Amino acid sequence: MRAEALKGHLDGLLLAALEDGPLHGYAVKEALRETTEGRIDLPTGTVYPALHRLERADLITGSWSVVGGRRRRTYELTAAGRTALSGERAGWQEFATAVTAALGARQWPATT
Amino acid sequence: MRAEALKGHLDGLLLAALEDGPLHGYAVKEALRETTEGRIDLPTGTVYPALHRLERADLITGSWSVVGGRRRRTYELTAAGRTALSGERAGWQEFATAVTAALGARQWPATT
DNA sequence: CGCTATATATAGCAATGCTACGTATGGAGG
DNA sequence: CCTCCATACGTAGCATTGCTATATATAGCG
Repeated sequence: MRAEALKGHLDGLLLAALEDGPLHGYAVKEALRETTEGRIDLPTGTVYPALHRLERADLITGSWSVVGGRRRRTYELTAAGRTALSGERAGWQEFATAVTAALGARQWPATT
Repeated sequence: MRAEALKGHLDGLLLAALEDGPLHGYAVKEALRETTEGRIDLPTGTVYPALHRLERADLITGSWSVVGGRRRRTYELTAAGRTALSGERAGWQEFATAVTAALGARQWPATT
């Protein structure tokens, strides 16, 4: 996967990962890797700053805890975060439609 | 359409626009606007530098002409450009599959 | 004669994700 | 015991990329 491809789409992915319940940063990274079958495997230097940005924007809220001797920051979506997620999804649909049309790639990838 | 969304996908779109035959820069911009029903309407400050970059990379070749008193630079795909286009398409499929899976947007946009 | 569409160009900017590094804990394997 | 790996978080600085703003020039319309 080309690195630059992700630009502008990361926030939506992170928000989506948190939709089904709170997760800490590392778990978000792992969740993303799993739901995409390894295709999106973000470096920690991408994930943590992005989560901080989302928290500053009040799209997620985080809280510290210690589990198994390791400290974690667990995040969950705010109301604004849910709204933003739905906007990101709509934006993605529109973007994907446009790019697909322009690329002339007439087949959508399998939904599996 | 969020501006940053396009990052990393522009080259493929430009190459695709040239697939069915040579076009000059302005025509590429117009073609893209039309095939995407106005969703992708690139500013000239995006199109021309991008075409220059593609030409420097030998993915397209350009030649000057004057039509109706206006000078044009008409571009066409090189063999390397066709290869690159097919790579861009494959990359897009993979990327789109991954993002769709991660976003949990289970519906693909209509192919219309 | 001014406005719009056509046609191209570039300098500088803003945003974004990545690279590379650093800190720390717990458990597995030698 | 000690090393290595996975877990868990963090930041500074960088590279890339497309956009904004601005500039030039011609043709045609009102």
